[in-house]
Amino acid sequence: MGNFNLIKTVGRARLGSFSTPHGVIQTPVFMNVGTAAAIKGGVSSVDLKKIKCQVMLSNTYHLHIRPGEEIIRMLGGIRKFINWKKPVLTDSGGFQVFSLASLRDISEEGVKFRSHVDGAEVFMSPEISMKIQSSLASTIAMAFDECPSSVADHSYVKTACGRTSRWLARCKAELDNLNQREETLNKNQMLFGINQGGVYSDLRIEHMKRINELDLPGYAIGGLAVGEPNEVMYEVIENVEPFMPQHRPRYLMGVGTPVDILEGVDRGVDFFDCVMPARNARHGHVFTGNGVLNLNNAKYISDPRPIENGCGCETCRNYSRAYIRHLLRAKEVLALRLCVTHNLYFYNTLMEKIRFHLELEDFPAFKKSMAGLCKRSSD
RNA sequence: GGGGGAAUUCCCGAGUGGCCAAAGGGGACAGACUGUAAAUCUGCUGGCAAUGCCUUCGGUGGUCCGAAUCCACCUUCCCCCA
Repeated sequence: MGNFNLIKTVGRARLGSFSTPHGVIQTPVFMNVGTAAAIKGGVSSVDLKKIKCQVMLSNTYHLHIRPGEEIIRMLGGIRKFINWKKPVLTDSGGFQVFSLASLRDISEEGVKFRSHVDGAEVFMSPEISMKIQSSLASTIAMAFDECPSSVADHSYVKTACGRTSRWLARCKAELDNLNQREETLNKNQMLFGINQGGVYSDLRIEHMKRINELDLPGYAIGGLAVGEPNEVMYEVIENVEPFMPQHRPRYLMGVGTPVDILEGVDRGVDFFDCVMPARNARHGHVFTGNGVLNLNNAKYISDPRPIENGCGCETCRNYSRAYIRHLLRAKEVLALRLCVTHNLYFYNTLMEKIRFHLELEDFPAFKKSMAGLCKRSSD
């Protein structure tokens, strides 16, 4: 159902478009994370249009816990629920196997969690995750995988990869089945497979080859940016990329900083998502073309300038650093909204620029010019 | 006019002879954050030539080997009685 059109390549970097039943996604793309069916910090689906968002991401585990997928299904699926007409990608709950490590127990059948809300037992398996995602009726469903820790050893990761492969086959079988049912809201729901293998390129490649056989509409690289050094992450991407299908989108899960995204694009990645722009914004850290600003810092107390001169976001067009700093210090919720709005606009605009420079075929020069993006701004 | 209570570091506030440069909050200052248990978490908050020394618990003087802590007087504030 998803059709990836590879428009152009510049080195390994790819300019493309991905057609979905819910609209076309221009790639490379950054997907805006709304774990519990909302961007944290008070940015609504109406606001998402203003920040140039193409795809919103949401989370299976969190929506299963609250409000429950049945509620969302009854209300017409997640896109209707949040009033977002464009594509939505749902993460499978696989990341929670990692992030809620202290609250879970893994077996071949699936993963037993303790709900982070009330401690109740929650069981997730490939089939259950697919059922939930089918009820949510997202555009793209992610495979239920295991994301091992960055310090997991080779033999553990190998075992986890074997399990993740078997889980993927189960996910595919289950979703194929669900997509044929009469009551299914989105019978064209797509499944993206997830490559694992930790920091071990041999396992990554072996796993990638194996999951390729399922011929899925998209493939992700998961389990990176979980504590390993950046260079290791880049190297792993470089090593697996040649084994990923050319005619399918590649999604680097959970990444990353603006520089990580540029490096990812340069290594052939098409989709990204990350909590960083929203989370850091809530903590007063905002991104600009000249580097990062911590608006909590005393030096902005009477700074009349916008976060970034020339930025077209609603925040920069209307408010000063001094005002936002005041709102942050006064713990006004508006501060969060203004900072998150800016950061997501910054990320989505960065992707727009990346696509523009891929089109112009001067992406390498552009990437070089953006090297200071993650440094602390002296401005 | 008489009686009682209080004054602690930026603020609130604990401490009532040595383990006190002084708990705990707050604020201030700074840092972290990568498929979100995160509007969260961490550090720091007298000075210095710094495993020690100096200054600091309203002020001045005193007791004691040793005082934020005990005594005297003073200052300011609060309460009660006139």
